[in-house]
Amino acid sequence: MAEREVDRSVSQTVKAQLALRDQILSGALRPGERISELQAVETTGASRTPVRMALVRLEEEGLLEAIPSGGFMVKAFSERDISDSIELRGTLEGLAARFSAERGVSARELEPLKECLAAIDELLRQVPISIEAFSSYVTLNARFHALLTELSRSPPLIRQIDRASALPFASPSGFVMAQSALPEAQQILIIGQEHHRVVIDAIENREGARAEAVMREHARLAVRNLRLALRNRTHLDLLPALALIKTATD
Amino acid sequence: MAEREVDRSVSQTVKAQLALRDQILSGALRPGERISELQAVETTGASRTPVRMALVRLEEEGLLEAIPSGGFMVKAFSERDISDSIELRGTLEGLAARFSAERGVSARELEPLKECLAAIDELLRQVPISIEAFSSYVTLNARFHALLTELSRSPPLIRQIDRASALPFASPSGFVMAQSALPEAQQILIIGQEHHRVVIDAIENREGARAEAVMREHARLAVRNLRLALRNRTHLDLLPALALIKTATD
DNA sequence: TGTATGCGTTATGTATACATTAACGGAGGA
DNA sequence: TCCTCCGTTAATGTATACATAACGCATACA
Repeated sequence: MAEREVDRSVSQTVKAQLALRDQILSGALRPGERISELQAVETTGASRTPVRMALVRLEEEGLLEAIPSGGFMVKAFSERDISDSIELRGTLEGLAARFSAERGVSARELEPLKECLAAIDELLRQVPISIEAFSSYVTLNARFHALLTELSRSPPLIRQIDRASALPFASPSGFVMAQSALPEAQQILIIGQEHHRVVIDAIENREGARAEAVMREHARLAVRNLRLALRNRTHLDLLPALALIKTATD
Repeated sequence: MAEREVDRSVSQTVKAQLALRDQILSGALRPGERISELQAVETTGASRTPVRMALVRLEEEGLLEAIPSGGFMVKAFSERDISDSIELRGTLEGLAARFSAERGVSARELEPLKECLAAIDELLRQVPISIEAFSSYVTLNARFHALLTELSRSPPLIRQIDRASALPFASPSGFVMAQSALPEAQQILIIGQEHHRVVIDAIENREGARAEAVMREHARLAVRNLRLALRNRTHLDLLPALALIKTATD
């Protein structure tokens, strides 16, 4: 193995996977572009075997696409693909909310959710909201959704939601940052927060159908969000994930 | 590479993946059991690299679980995991049906669905249904569901449904065979067929909500189906996929 | 007798060499 | 001038050698 510098703190496979995902999401690799294994070996510092394992994982994750003749390319998504992914995720989260409501959740379990809610409320009190506050919002929102998913106590469902969330743009909060300068942004955040509140309420009162419905609506809000973001491309640099959208739709 | 016998008609990776999946689903490898790479190399005939790629894919597919200290083991599922998976799939198929209805589908596209329907009708005319007819039913039913999924024209959704279907027991028809000798079986098949009919009708009339609702109901029928199968374990040999259920729940 | 430690074996993680196939380019003919 | 075919090249698919870490067993000590 000789003189190669090896970082033994994490496995080479994980290192390669993270590095490659970063390259894809940052736009360093453009959609449709073929990923060269040798190039990946050089940029990630791992050897071909772990790189290949990382490529397989990223394919399963949906970021890459296998080329029939061999190798992988960065997957390209249409606007429709993305809005469908958002709705898909909303549907799954709706099911999770329903499960939580129907199966019962203790007050103690809802506590962290409510803390999240309060923290977001605090952020939204700023008008207009700062870019730093936006960044915190995205983190808190992601945390809220993750906690909500966990509440369902359904490993298969949690797993599937995680997979659906792997595509970064499928995240309801994913596009918010792209429009921080827009007046509609604040409104959308406030409405989203109301959705969060209603979901908690519905789960507390064991209203499964209501919990599910509001999560779906929440996703539709995110789709509106997406449309807004696409109509205001000037802020695109704020959301590198958008790099995955087919250039044809630009 | 010497004297190893190599079948070049398919890639070694695919060959290994199919062989290993077969071993898992047939119950040759028991849930919770660690999969030895060397052993897999011997049973599949591929070398370690393709075997490892196959293992990674099967892990992403949900059939295997990574062991923190290294390697993989066959995943074990509880009864709850399985019924959740069925409901999950039903929810996704419900969304697909909704998309199909809302986005419009031509009569020509519905043709193959209707043919499937008619073929199943023909099978169900037998009372009691034979084991061969059951087998045909399973195939036709899987085809119907696949066609229905395709109608949504939503690649992300289709992809997700495929992933959800990878777990064989998540298939609505998966448990039917386990109870071919039960009188309830025929009834369940007939009700399921009615669901199929209603979905087509709803899509034709662009009733998205109705199409979605009936697919969900269809999944709940499959859950009932599962309960029935679990209460009649004598027919388990007919459905090796059930081998994935944790022995603890036996 | 039970527990702890150390060594040996075995399996996985990693790297690289080899084989094969697909793609690209050049040359020759129509 | 364009098309086709062949050869070269570069990439992926496959196999295996090597390194490392984990597990188990045996032995010794408490």
